[in-house]
Amino acid sequence: MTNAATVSEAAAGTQSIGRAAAILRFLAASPGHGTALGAVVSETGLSKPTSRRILLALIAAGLVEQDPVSRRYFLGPEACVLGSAAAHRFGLHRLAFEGVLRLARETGDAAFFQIRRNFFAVCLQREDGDYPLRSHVLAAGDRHPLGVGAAGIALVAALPEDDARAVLADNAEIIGARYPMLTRAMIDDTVAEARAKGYSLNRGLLFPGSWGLGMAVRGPHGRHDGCLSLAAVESRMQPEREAELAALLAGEVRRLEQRLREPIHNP
Amino acid sequence: MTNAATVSEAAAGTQSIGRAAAILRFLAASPGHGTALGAVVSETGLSKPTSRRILLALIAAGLVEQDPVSRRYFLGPEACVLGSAAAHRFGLHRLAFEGVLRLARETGDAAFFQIRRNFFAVCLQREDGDYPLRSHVLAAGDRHPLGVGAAGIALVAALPEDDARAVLADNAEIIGARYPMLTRAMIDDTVAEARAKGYSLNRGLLFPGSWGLGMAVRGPHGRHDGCLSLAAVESRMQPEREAELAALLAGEVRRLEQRLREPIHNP
DNA sequence: AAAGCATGATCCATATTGTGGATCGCAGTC
DNA sequence: GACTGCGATCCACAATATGGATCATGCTTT
Repeated sequence: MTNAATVSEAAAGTQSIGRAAAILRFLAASPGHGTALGAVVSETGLSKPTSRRILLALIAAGLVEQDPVSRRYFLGPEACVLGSAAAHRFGLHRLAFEGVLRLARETGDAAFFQIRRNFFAVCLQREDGDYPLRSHVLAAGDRHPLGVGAAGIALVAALPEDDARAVLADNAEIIGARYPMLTRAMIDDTVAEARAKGYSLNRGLLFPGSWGLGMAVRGPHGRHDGCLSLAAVESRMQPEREAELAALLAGEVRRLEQRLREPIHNP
Repeated sequence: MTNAATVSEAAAGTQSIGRAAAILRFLAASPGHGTALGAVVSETGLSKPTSRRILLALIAAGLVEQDPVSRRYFLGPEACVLGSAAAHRFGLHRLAFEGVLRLARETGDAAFFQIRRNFFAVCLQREDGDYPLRSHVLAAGDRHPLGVGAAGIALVAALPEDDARAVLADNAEIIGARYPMLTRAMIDDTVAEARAKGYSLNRGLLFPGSWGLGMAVRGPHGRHDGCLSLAAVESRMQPEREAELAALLAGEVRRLEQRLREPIHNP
């Protein structure tokens, strides 16, 4: 019972549903040009016929589509509907949407909205600004363990000290395996810095030259933890601009938290 | 075996997935205060233990959440993630989002974005303006057969004549059963009017006093059919204001279609 | 307060359902 | 023209989901 997810949530009942969900997650994380059957097979560890059967079922349900010529699989329109309805409930994303757009426009760099999901941060939205040098380390749908990346750091830093320690301990194994360039000391330092400054700064730890700046959004209920962040090439996050970006980010976070406090989200 | 979940897509393989999808659709269509197990059972026709087992599996997958005290079920955060990724692929909603907001703000009434899904129009987004008299006939997640409501009419009117006839014929049964107040003649008249005017006007056919105005959005590929629409009380859609609203709607539709033509949606 | 009712959670023997090794089919490539 | 990689599909096997019946719980009734 060290960590769940990635190691499966086996257990209860109907497990084709769990498998289907895993496939959907994988499709969601894939870039725009679709996913091949083989990729699904090797990613999920399921057999080829099983993967295909599940995909067919998902297609019948409208949650997945298959391009008739390339034979690649995509998320389908029904997924769009689901997400839209869910977003309604999780008001955060709906409210954050415009803020992310504004951030991308005003800074010219890439802006993100991520939410916490178990021990991971999932990127729900990416918007690009018009500056031609862009970091493509993070895309919509990507999922990194808490503690990794600007958002992962900001989210950890926003937790009570004990919880933060627990989360990082739980994630240590995954991080060690998937991000060998990260040491626990680097993470702890960055978290400490984020606590002090009020925002996290990732100085190219994940990928050299790709810097990130993140600030957590805390809902009134404690849950609904989200994070706004920016990514840019190193030269665009030097101290003077860092301060400027942090101020913009702080402005959006404030606006968001204020709207979250308004009692009437769902008219 | 008369109907399963609105006619069913029975057939292929792994059918727990189809059932799960039906449950998800139902949850998506439910209002904000969650869904009781009993409602799921009676809606889907599944047995109580089966429904519960599927719900448990969906909970394990993060697609559903259960409120521990009320025992009601909601869409979970993972659904949000999925939808966000799918929306990326279906650029339409992403692009439409702001337009719907603007429409709601500028008109003061309720604005909607709907997409065509098989023979149905699904409401992906609803934004309310600040006018205190509002129509709550249509909510996000709702699904009406094509031919019903302002959007359903606009979408049919946007089809080639033959397809439109085919769709209406296919939907006649459902419409007859679920919307007894609608006659085929009324639908045909409204469609004809929409073809002539370039937008549809629903004069309270679904619900007395609740008027709607819709205009289809056609993507460059023919697919991606969406629809922007407005709903208001009857007094707010009299001829002079109707023209004004139609102009606003047309402006947003034009903007949207133009952005759809830009080749680079996914940077 | 106790009985009654409605709704959710759970058991467990049954058979329906999904499983995956092996096979076939189709492109693109050498 | 044979090869290779990948997707689609068969089919005997057994693991899996199924649902009638039962128990648990919270809320209303008199």
